[in-house]
Amino acid sequence: MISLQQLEKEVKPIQTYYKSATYSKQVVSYPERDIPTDATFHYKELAAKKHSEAERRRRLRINGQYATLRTILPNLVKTDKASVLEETIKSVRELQKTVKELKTEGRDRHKCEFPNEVNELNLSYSNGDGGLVKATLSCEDKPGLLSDIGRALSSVKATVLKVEMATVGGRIKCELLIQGFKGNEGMVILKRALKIVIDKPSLPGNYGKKICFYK
Amino acid sequence: MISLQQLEKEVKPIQTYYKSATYSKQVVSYPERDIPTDATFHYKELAAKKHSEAERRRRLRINGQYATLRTILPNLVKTDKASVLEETIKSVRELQKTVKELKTEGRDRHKCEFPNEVNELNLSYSNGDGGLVKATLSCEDKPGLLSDIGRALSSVKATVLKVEMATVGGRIKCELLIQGFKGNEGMVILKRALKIVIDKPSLPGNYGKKICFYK
DNA sequence: ATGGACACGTGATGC
DNA sequence: TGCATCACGTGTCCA
Repeated sequence: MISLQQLEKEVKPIQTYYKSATYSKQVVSYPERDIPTDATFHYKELAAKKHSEAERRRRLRINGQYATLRTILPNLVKTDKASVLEETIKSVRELQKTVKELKTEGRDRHKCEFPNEVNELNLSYSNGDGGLVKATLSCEDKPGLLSDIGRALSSVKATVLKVEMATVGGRIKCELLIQGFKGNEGMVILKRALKIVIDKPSLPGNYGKKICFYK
Repeated sequence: MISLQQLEKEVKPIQTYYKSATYSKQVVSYPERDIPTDATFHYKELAAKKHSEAERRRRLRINGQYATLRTILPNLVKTDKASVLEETIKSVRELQKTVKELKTEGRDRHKCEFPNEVNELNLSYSNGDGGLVKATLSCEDKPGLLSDIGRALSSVKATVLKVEMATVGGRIKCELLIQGFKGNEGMVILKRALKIVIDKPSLPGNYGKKICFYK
């Protein structure tokens, strides 16, 4: 195989041709991709053509990726290359954040599902409207617990929107979404009542022991 | 305002200068961005410089975004432009899929947390090893339910690994992860025992009614 | 007419 | 050496 450099030396006199403005203009504007058959053909031109075509393939590949990105990106208004990249970056960051949140939310929920080892009682406003209150409590599972909680709630004329409960190892965790308080004094009364409920010792030979599923 | 075309005609003799290889080389390698003050200055060169600098800013913007992508993409081995785009596409698709899965999973979990309106009892092998069995049941909440379930479990010498419970509107949903069966006959016995438990009518003036939180 | 966006060919660099 | 990638300036089209 003969090298391009050697060939270049042999055809050096012709260099003036392909360095001329005419040739350059021709190649730059509308490159002839067919192999020329006349006497002006030489191997350096072939190398340049190979080079430009390789570059063209590279551009094609990259532009293909841009096209792909344009299809998979939602909310893409400007299809500009820079805009595509910008929107891509925004999307990736947003998605990463969302995934992180959803995963930790799942983990938190999972964590939240297990009762605390020590008795726990928390009341907090869930959000502003309607006086919604979220109550979270952990205590030993024992007979009459649910009815005691129910009585505590009705003592403040509260309505329960949602209840979630989990029992593990003889202990219980309960989340209540409550509404209908008459002012803040209701919360105080409810808190005292619930506190008594969860701290009330279970009877000897207690029910809680009996329903402990774990050996 | 004088047009660039007109200016070009006036300074045509100088075209040979900025089209020369020397100038071209100089500009390509280390372009002088300061406005030249000598006699070689002319407006077409200014226009070309403006154009090239605008193009340079565009490249800079795009390359900056590539750099950003390189920083936020995990598992990026080749920092190649095409590779960056490829990895980006893969990441976006993967993240979108993950988000979708996590959201539907959350929805499914949420659905699963609410007790069924009709009594329900399902036993299924959770996975192959250790004879793990998942039991799902929905029934009316009533006094002694948990202890009844506990007794049913101990009757087949089963150990509970995990319990999840939800109570809504006086009904209860319970998921048990159980192990320790002696063969399949244990499952049959357990299923019968649980069936009796969940179908057992609550006593008159029942406990279940009392603990119904909803008005 | 002016700036933005794009494709192109080319020289340079690294493996 | 050849091959791939990159930055650059330029010509061209469009709003």
